[in-house]
Amino acid sequence: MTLRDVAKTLGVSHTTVSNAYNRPQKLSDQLRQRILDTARELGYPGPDPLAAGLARRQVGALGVLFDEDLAYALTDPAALLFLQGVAGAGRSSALGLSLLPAPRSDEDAALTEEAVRTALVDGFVVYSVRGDHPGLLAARRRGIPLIVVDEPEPAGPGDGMFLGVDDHGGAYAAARHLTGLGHRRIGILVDRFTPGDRHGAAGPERQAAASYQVARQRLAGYLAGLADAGIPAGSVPVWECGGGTPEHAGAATQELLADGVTGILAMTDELARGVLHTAAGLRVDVPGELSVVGFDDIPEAARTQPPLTTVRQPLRDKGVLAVELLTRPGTQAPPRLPTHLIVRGTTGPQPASPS
Amino acid sequence: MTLRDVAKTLGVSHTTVSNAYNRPQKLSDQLRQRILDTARELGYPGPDPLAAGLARRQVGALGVLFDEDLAYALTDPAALLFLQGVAGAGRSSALGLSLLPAPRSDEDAALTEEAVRTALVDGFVVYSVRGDHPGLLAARRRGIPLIVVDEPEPAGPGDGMFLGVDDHGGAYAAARHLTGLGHRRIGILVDRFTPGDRHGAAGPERQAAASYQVARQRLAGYLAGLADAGIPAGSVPVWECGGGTPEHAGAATQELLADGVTGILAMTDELARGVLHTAAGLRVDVPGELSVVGFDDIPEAARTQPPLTTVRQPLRDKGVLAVELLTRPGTQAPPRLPTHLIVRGTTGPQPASPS
DNA sequence: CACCTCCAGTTTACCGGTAAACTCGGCGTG
DNA sequence: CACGCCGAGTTTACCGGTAAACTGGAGGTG
Repeated sequence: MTLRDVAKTLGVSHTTVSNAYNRPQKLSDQLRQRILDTARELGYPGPDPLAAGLARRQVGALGVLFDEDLAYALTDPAALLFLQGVAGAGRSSALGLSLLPAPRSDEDAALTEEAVRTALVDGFVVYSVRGDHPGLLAARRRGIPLIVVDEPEPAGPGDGMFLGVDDHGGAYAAARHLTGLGHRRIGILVDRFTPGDRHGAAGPERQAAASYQVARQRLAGYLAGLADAGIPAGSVPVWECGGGTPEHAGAATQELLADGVTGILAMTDELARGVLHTAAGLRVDVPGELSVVGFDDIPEAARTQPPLTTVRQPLRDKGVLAVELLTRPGTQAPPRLPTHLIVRGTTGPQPASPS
Repeated sequence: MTLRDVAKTLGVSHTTVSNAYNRPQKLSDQLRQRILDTARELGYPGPDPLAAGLARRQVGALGVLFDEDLAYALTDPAALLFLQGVAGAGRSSALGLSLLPAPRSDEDAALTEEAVRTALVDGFVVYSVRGDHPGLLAARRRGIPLIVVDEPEPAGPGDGMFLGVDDHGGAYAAARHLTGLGHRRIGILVDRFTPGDRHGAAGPERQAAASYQVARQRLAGYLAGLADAGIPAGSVPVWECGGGTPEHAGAATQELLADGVTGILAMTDELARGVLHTAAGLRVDVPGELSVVGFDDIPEAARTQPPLTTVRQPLRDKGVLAVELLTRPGTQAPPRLPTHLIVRGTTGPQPASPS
């Protein structure tokens, strides 16, 4: 049952049937109704989107690529919020969203490439993936509009558009906030520097090996802030928390506390939540004995006990903007979106005497 | 730059180029390599997925339809878990996922229909939408494989496959659990009976008007369990909590407590979380003064304080199974998947003297 | 040595639409 | 009354592939 069958039944040209669906004003209402009715009787489901897309050279959908396995990405509040922005923006243009599987293991890389190569989309939104992500490379090869969000920053003009936030500035502000409160011994919690679930103390060589740019930027911002307060980068304990779930942050927190830390700069709110949870378990008072700063300002951050001091970035807006950049030709990407320190209840003055 | 251009450049037939990409064994490795190399030099991005899909009559993607606005669905833990299952199952078959916008308002219904009509997918997964959802109707018209999860149950054989869980049985078990502990005055919390954010006490007529089948089933299960313990349905306070966020559950909880209730059956874990939060704020001891049972067993349920007694349903498996049913022809849909009462820390014996 | 088989490609026939250019009768206008 | 224009359809030319059937030469077989 195709468009031409319907046309034949009615004795009109197939174009007229096509117009009945897509351009009502190109034929009389009467004929149009007759066509639509016959189509229904015949069980014709309407123009095949695939064929229409081919002829029209566009499909009305965007592909979204995550660094992680999809199931994992959907548990990350920040990624989710971003996705909500994308969905909201796409909605107003009746754009579909194709979530693309991302590689967990190396064997899966082939699957990802395949999926990206064959994805039926008009453009790609690449959300915070590492630079050598197989999906990213495959997406670039597609030669369709592409916007990279957060990282990796494009190396050349052929790499597509870019949208990022001021990670460095936000981290810097967070660090200055703590030093301004008198803290001198401050630890840094990182979700991950490289793919994988590695966790433990991360010395300078490990820090230098970081392949995730956002992690690099935030770390650099923290260290710059501390350095400006006279705290040398080499003396700052940095812990990597394999993957960044709150659970992983617990162990690191204990080590840092044992190390005499009075402030913790957590690179994500999820990590900060883990810190708070662990501190509560250890009966360490926040912010009396320990100050904590997160990053992202996910909705949950306002609901922790006490509410989390954090660095806000416009997660949802980032999603909206990414879609606009992708779909409205000529739109200019702004410089990095601003971040803001949001002071809530988890930061306070340096305790009088070292714990 | 098309497949034929590449073929012309090399002096081979276009089919051979196509084979170089899709059926390596149909030509010599040498020629294949030569083709792939030239293609790269020419900047040919590989076979157009749209054209390939048209010729092959399949696209390698599934559409997922939610009842709510997409952004909203992504905040619902149960929906998310289901989606993770779908994503995981799709992943192994290199299936893309198309999230389809759903209507928030009536004006958006047209958008939804359009999106569903033009979605480039091989099948639809319809997750718990009301029976007259415009997207559902549009999806059925597409004439491609379709599976409805949770609701609405198909009325006829042309309505596609169905996958549900034993909501009634789970709810019944939850009610019996409370009555078994001696509770007599028990309130029921419902997320919603009909689309919209209505909240407040829901009398019999409102209950009868419920358009969401899952809500109906669970309510019926609760009431049956209570009835079997000699508690007449008419005497049970039922509250609707517009949309089902934990916040909305708070007000209802206060009313129920004032009403002398010692047990609350919450239709979702999200609602139960709201109850616990409110009870804590009111310094009502759980389970000493108030027992609470949730439904779904989202991961968060095990982490509440105290851990939530709830009814488990296999959310993630439901997603996996839905995809399998859709993609493996001949697979038989099981009867409703089982639910299990998981007793944790929020339920205890009826307090000795009425509060 | 004639014949069958198999490999490596080629020919041909779609897949199901969209869009630009063209036709044709009726109507308002100078 | 001739002319240009407009609305309502039609003609024609793609869109960019895939797959089944076919060809021709090399190698194996009896």
